[in-house]
Amino acid sequence: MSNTTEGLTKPMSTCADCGVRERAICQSLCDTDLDALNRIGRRQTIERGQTLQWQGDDSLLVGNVIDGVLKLSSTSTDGRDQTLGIMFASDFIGRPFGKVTDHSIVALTDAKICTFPRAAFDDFARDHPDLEHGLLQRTLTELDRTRQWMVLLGRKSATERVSAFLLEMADRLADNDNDAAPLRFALPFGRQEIGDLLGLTIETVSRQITRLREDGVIETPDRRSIVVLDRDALEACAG
Amino acid sequence: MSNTTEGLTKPMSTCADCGVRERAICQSLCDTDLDALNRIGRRQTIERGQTLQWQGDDSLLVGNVIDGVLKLSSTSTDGRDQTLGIMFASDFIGRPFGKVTDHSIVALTDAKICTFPRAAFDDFARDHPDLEHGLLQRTLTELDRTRQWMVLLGRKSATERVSAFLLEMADRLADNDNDAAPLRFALPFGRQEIGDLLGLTIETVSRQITRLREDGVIETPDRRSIVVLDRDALEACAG
DNA sequence: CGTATTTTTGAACCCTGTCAACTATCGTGG
DNA sequence: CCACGATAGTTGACAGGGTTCAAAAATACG
Repeated sequence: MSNTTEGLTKPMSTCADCGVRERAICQSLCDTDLDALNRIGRRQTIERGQTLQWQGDDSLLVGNVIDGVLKLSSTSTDGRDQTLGIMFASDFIGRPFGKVTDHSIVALTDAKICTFPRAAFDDFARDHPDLEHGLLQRTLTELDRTRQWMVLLGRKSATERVSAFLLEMADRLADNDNDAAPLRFALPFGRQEIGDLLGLTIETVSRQITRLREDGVIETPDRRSIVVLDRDALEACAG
Repeated sequence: MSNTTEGLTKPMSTCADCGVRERAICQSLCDTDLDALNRIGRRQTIERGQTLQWQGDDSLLVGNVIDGVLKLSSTSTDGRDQTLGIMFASDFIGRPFGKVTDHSIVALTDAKICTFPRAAFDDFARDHPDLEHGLLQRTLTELDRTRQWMVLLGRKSATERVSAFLLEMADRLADNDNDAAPLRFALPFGRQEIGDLLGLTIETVSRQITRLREDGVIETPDRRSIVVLDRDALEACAG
């Protein structure tokens, strides 16, 4: 169906044309419920580098990532930073059913998100078991992923961490229309951000990437691009 | 009410006398629903050291911890072990709504648990939104806790890790009937298990504990007991 | 009381962090 | 289009915290 109401711009975008309509938690809702949810939310764009939510702040917002990449991060009093997770399109962000969020949410790229006041969302979710079920599924998956990351942080060497990181990014970011072609992707991270993610310093990350390049495992066409030349070798490095 | 059917032992214990009845996810269920849930579950005891679920196995069981302490752990191919979480009485274990569990569940002490076949539990939960809500709350809390632990694994020194660990155990295990009295508790862990939890070797853990004792921050009456003499100092060490 | 297990202690080593300097890249304005 | 400064990334030297390997000490267990 083409959009016949073109020109009649509404204050809030409709869910119908939402890029993540079929993948975000909203997928479980019928049109009526979706409309009701839409009425308590709003779309917003945030710029790269902008902080959506500060660590320790009251949890006032939750929402869906429509486009772009965000990170969750925790900074200790002395300035050490640890990234806790990366959120992509269709992922759910924020802490429902809780007063505070003890991590920051920062945009790594320009991003589009669809946000809801937490209290209103909580109420809505309580009335819609299918939505809560979707949220539970997502939370369980995120917990699985986070636990996997703990193994990396607790037990892996710098080489293993960087290799595992590149492999995960290859899976999540590469547009592998062709299996035979070398994996190529643009990281939404600078070196420091990779370090924060892997629990390493920027220098160590840089050295590991240099070494992988010198060994012919990857290429780095520009600062943020990676081409995986030898996936097997990379997997071997990831342990 | 006293138990008037004493002697008529049923094959399955009732929920009425369950020690975690008010704290586990079952708390949201009315008597009728509780009875229905009870009918698909069973109580079992497991011995210290026993593995309830192996990493990579099909997720066939979920359940509540009634008594004792269990750990979730992940072992990489080369034998390195990382503990992913510690489960106490009233905690929920297992991976509902998913085919596999990619961590092991091991009893650190003799334990009592109340288990359900996963598929049957999943179905039951889908029909009981309040139960799913409780499960969601728990999962969100566990995710918060796990993310906090990531900071420890990614960014903290050995001293900070051991101190933070002892403080958390003090909060979870000490029977502090008296605020002024020094915190005292018995760890359900050996040194190796502490290492697996903190991403350190057994030797490093041992040295850190020795140092804390020499500095007069703690005492170690026996292998597994800890007395916190100077909580402020311990908090300072934890960063 | 002897053996197995756990914990502690010691010494050498090495990976990663730290500090510093250098290089490359990006963006801006002349 | 180039010059310039600002930002990001790389490289080198060095030190230190934690691991590794080895052995002794303490504790648990039969």
